[in-house]
Amino acid sequence: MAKAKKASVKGKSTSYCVAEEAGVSQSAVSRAYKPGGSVSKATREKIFTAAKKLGYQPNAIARSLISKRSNMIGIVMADITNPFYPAVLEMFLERLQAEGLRGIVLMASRDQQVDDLLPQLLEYQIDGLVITSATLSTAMADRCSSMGVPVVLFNRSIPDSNSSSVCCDNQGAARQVADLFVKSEFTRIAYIAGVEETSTNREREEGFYRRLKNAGLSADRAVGNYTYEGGYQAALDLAEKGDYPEAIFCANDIMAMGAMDAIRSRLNLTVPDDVAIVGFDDIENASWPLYDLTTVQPPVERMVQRTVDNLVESQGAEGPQQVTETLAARIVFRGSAVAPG
Amino acid sequence: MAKAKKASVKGKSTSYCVAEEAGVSQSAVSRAYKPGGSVSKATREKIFTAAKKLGYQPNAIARSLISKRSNMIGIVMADITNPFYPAVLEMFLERLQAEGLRGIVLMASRDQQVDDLLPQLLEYQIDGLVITSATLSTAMADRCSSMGVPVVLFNRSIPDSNSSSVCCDNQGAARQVADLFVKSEFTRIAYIAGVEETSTNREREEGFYRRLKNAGLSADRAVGNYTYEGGYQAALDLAEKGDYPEAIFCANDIMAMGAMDAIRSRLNLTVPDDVAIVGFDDIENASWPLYDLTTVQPPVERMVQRTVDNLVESQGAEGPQQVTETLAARIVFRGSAVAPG
DNA sequence: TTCATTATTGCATTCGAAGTCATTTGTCGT
DNA sequence: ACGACAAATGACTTCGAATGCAATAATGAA
Repeated sequence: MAKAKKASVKGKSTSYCVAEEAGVSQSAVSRAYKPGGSVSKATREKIFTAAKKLGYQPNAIARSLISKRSNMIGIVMADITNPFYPAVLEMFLERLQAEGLRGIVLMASRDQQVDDLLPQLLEYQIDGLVITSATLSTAMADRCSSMGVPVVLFNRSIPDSNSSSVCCDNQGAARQVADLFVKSEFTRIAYIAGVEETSTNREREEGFYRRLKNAGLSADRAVGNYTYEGGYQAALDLAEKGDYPEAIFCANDIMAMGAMDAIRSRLNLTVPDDVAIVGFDDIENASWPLYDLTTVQPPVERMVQRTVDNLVESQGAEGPQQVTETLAARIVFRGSAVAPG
Repeated sequence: MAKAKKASVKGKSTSYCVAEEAGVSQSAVSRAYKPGGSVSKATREKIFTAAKKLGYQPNAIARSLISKRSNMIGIVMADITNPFYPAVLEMFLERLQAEGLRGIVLMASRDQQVDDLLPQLLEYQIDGLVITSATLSTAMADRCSSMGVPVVLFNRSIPDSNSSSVCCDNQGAARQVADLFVKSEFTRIAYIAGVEETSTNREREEGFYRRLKNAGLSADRAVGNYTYEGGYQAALDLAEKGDYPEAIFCANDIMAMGAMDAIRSRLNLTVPDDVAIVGFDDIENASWPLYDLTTVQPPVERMVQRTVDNLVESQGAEGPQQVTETLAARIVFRGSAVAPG
């Protein structure tokens, strides 16, 4: 029985169609598309001509089934209101492109959702998983690991979890900010915290306070939950505790902007003369002239690169490659807090 | 020969493994997972128990191959620097979730890239394609159409292209803005344009100028290319043409913010008293107190809904369902331009 | 020219789930 | 208790590309 059929009305032609058109076997077509496949130059030419004529597209689904590699990487995102994350997502998709991988994105609003929705991603036999701005239950991490799906946490770390992680050195960066304040001889200092349970906030807070304490200083504190409104309100809250701080470290840029707006328009103080402000993330609008925000710049490009590298390396490997990488961040000096000396 | 194997080391168990464990056939397992499948309650129970024990996950890749529906929708995005688009992306992913579909996202920086990268998406047998903030060559649109992949353009339209589109009524909205300026009895009016070749800019510009012309007015013009810096510079450029405008309509919010910052900090004018400003998109930070931007709010939620609906409806259908939907937008009044009367 | 290599090629099988079809089991009515 | 009919089940084939293996053609060495 002839297996080959003419191109159907739907226009979806298969490798068999192409094989028939080119007068070769289906195997030849398959090999023609495989780099370094064993085909003569002449047949490869014939095949590509036939393929173009029929508008043939290899079927990635069929290929994935037999080769057991889907070339798809799952990306879990949340908190899209912080422009930092869309920017990160863009970089991920670009890097994945470059590696010949496709990104299949999952947005989760609540952490619980991640666990609920992840199975849907796993059904698609993804070759790896990146988790950003969200957490993964240990149970789920184990499940991924047992399915042979490597997981990399981006910018957060979960001790003992079955996953690698790539972070920026939150503690170190926060220490640099503390140093800056100390050297500037500020004594009334405050911290505006992000969402309290997140590892990023804990690390930034800890690094900051520790270094201040070493210098014999303490700091006021308000919580802004990583949102603009939160930062705005936190800046106002700080006013109720007596003399206003001379310097504020905000756990991210959005809150810093909220705080700055509140300080200028509601408290009628100036930045940086009355209050110095430092943020974290170096998002796009941190450089807008009205904000001109001095902030911590995580090495996002490299973090993304390392994350993708890690996933790619884990592909062939058998055992899980649990690695935690921490990359240094640096302060970008702009107008909202000036370098001392 | 026994086809079933014990769960492999990799932990990936198949429907055969489950079948063996439950003492039924593979067909039964498949049916157990299909809503309304013909299985008795008892066997379904047995199967699910076995499945849980083995950690079985149906393989979506295999299912897609035989059923010819991948349940994946391609989403092409660009211009992620405008926060409008991440917000749109999030909504899309959520709506698709709700329909049991997965989104596979492609970021393109240049328009050309879309044509280059799209074949990679098509290999994955996507069931549909959404194009946002980017354009698709007619050739590519035809190719999708011939492969039976429905395409919906989100917030842009390409006449004669083989695709549906869902837009907001850019012209109508621009007319409303013109009306607002006319009723406010402004006479010195300006328009800050986005990227000139985009359909959004053309429509907004045309609607705005037409209505002004009807009222016997004209308007100054500068180009901001849809960026903050562009808007900032454009606002300064307008100062060189004589008396500064009393009212400016910016083709998007980011430019409006740039313009506002330039007007306040460089030209020392006030908003809205010296200059009224209206933007377009109603992005998150438009409502930040310092901007408090009066702007056009497109019905994004409904646009996304209609786009997804369109794709879903096109699934079963044979012929292409070319539809162009235009949804009305409304002005959100805030402080940067007040309602007349 | 002849045999040993190496480069091409095709056949047949495989991946994992879904669906067709035929068979078996179960339920009722009489 | 028997036939009629519906529900439940399993054997087998299918989707489209990849690949091991065997067969063949091309090349080179002697």
